[in-house]
Amino acid sequence: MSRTGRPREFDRDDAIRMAMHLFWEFGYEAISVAQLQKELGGLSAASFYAAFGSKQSLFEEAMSLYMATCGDIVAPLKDPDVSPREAMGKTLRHAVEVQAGTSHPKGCMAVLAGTNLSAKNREILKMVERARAETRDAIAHCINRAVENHELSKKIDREALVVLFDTFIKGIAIQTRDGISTKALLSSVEILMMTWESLEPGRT
Amino acid sequence: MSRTGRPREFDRDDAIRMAMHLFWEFGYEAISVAQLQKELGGLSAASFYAAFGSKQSLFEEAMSLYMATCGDIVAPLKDPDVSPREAMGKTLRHAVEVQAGTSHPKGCMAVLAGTNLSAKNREILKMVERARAETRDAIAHCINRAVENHELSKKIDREALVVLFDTFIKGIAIQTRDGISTKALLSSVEILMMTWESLEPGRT
DNA sequence: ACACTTATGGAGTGGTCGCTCCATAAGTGG
DNA sequence: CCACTTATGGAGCGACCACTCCATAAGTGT
Repeated sequence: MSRTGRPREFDRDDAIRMAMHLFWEFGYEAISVAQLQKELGGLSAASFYAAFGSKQSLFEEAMSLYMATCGDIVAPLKDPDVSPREAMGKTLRHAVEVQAGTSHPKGCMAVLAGTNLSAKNREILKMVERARAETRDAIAHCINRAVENHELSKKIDREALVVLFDTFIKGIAIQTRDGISTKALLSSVEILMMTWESLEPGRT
Repeated sequence: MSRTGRPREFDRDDAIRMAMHLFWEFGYEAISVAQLQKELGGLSAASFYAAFGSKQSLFEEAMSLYMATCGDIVAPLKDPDVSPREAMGKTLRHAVEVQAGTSHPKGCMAVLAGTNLSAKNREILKMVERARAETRDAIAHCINRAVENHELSKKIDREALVVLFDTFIKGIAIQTRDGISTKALLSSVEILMMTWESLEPGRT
């Protein structure tokens, strides 16, 4: 059954992609609905609200798109066919490459888009916190797998190791914003991954 | 010579300290002048602008206060009487303890207060970027000193090591906001500092 | 041709934004 | 007591905030 009613004059998915970029670059509150209307193709306010409901629910859709695309750098961590160590290295390098990429704003949307929120936008805060927790959980899953597979010593402090990698990943967002080069970040990833080797069984 | 004119009815320094906390917690744009007036002791708009000039210059003073107090965690890095390795460990642990502290908002003001800015507030962006650069420069100074003192191998990629520690430090801000415990963060610092040992001369 | 559904442009909502003006208050030195 | 200086409360500025209303346009099925 085909849709009835007057057809929409813009591509809704394209608009969400553009909105994602704007929220990503400026953050939720710093980009106004008027600017969104303009950048999304010169929509009228009526069209905007008919299509997306509210600024908040547009953000929700943009955040979902982000997690489904750029946010999937943690995918290797959950892939049982990749060794935990290789998965972690891959994810860290991916994180650098995606966040330093030039086809979109720098940094991680989950870290940057909902940082400065006034009290009325608690819902947005919850959304980005949930997104950041996904990364943390994926890292924890990877570390657990490594210990269970005897690829990391049983003596290690799992939580500390998770926090180490997670903290580094989240710091990348700030670093790419500050202009730190992809090359330097990738080199620092290599040093960080040496830590993994030093925690392999029978090393200490 | 004593000041003339009607005396101010509030303590300007106290007010700046409170403003620092508010900017730190919510970010520059998310805290309004009306809220600042209220929290700074119920000032009228006239009093606010007479005392501070503008929202932007109040932020500037708050940022200076932050750098002079909480931001001085990098002090050990510049202290020639502390070994580079000890200085780095100290700074990392300090960073965790300060940012997870309970007498003020969580995280690092330089990372968190100027993240989501609309185009008109470029000046604020520059201020926080400058503050973040100070940390990076202090780390670089420490690493250089370590290499020159033969406390780190000459073969290391200095820039990569600087970026490693700097990225971790900046990630702490996000982690404390997400409720990661001081204990877990301190443990991850210990693992990170093991990296330093592995790069000491004659280790590879 | 007609009802039905959905999208659109334009005008306008109350509220908040950072900031200013002005008369008055409360201190100082002569 | 009187100038002089600075601070204060209150009223109000234009601009923007997210959002809504409504008449009309542009498709559908019958």
